[in-house]
Amino acid sequence: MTTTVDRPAAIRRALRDLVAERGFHGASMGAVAEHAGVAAGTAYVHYESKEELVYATYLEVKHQLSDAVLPAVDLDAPPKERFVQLWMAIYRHYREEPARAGFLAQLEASPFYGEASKRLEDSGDSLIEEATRPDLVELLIDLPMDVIATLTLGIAVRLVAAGIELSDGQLEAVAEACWRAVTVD
Amino acid sequence: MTTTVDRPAAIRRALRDLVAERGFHGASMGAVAEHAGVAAGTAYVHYESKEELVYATYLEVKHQLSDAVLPAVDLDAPPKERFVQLWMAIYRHYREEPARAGFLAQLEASPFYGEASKRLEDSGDSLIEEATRPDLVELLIDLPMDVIATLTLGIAVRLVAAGIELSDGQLEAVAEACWRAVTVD
DNA sequence: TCATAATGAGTGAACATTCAGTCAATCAGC
DNA sequence: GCTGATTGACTGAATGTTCACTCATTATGA
Repeated sequence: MTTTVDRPAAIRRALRDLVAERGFHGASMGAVAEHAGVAAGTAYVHYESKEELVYATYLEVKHQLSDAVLPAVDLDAPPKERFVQLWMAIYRHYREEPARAGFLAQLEASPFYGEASKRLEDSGDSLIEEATRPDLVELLIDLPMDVIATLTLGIAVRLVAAGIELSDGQLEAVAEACWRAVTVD
Repeated sequence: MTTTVDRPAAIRRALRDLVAERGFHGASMGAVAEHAGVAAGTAYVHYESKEELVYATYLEVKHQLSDAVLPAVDLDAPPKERFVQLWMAIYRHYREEPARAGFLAQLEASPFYGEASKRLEDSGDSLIEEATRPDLVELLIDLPMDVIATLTLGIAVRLVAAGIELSDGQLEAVAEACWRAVTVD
């Protein structure tokens, strides 16, 4: 059995964990390499620069979210149920992997974000389009999609990143609150 | 007329602007000093370290918010109106000074936040308690105050920090959405 | 006159990045 | 199947730069 390690993945994971724990200024390439158990130069075999590593890590984290969340949503359920399922699945995904939430929250507030979201678009991340659908979208109030996302899914990331702990009941209450925010009856 | 400059204020402002524009890793003390029009050592006359400067800047930005927002809220208005006034005043304050929103959004996602919010508490920032009041609080759903804040006031900071532009009508729609989120009829 | 503010060259540490060289795995010719 | 050449991931010491911070000196204002 060959136990070849996926070093690029180890390096991305090290960056993600260090940024979540210490911030971008505390995640030097030296620290990242050490945390990943590789030599200082190894990251540069796989990534042109620290910035490229940051973008690659962002794409990975976002795709991991999509991969984990989509199967948890019953696409045949009625819109509101589907929304709550989606919101809860996102929250739970991040709660299980808080470093992903911490990394994301910091990157999305940073100047990296512009370029990062451009690359995410190019890479064809599909979470929102696939999980929402016209029957859900037609219930939403008339606001740009990024505002809707800030009012709903963005909340999940930030609650985990802030380390706020919630019971299952409170969780569902927040999911419902987000739904109330973006719909009117 | 003595035109003595408030250099500590110029230094805080320079840090705030540079962090908003380039992130914490792009706001070196050298750049901050240059941006403030002072020598490299001057910041250290007034602040023990970069970290202390960061905290002082955070407190200033938060207090500037309180000072600007409180007079804009009619404390005798009914709860929902008061909430919408508060939300809009916060949004407008940040929109006029986007660097404050950018700085705050990044700091609040960073590892500085724990210590920063501790210091804010010690400094007695009063915005939320003064502007909310029991008659408003009793209408809110039963969730921790930090969750309520994330669902409402946090949205304003992030919309400005993300550079999302909204018409007055859309703005009011977002304020109403936040109110719907944290209340039930 | 004196205390305090401001300066800016200087300091060592830490930074991102480079690169000559090691090594295991794959491949080509026999 | 065996041998030497080729490859590309990996290493870690070295590079030049930038960093946060210091301090002897000078300027300022009361």
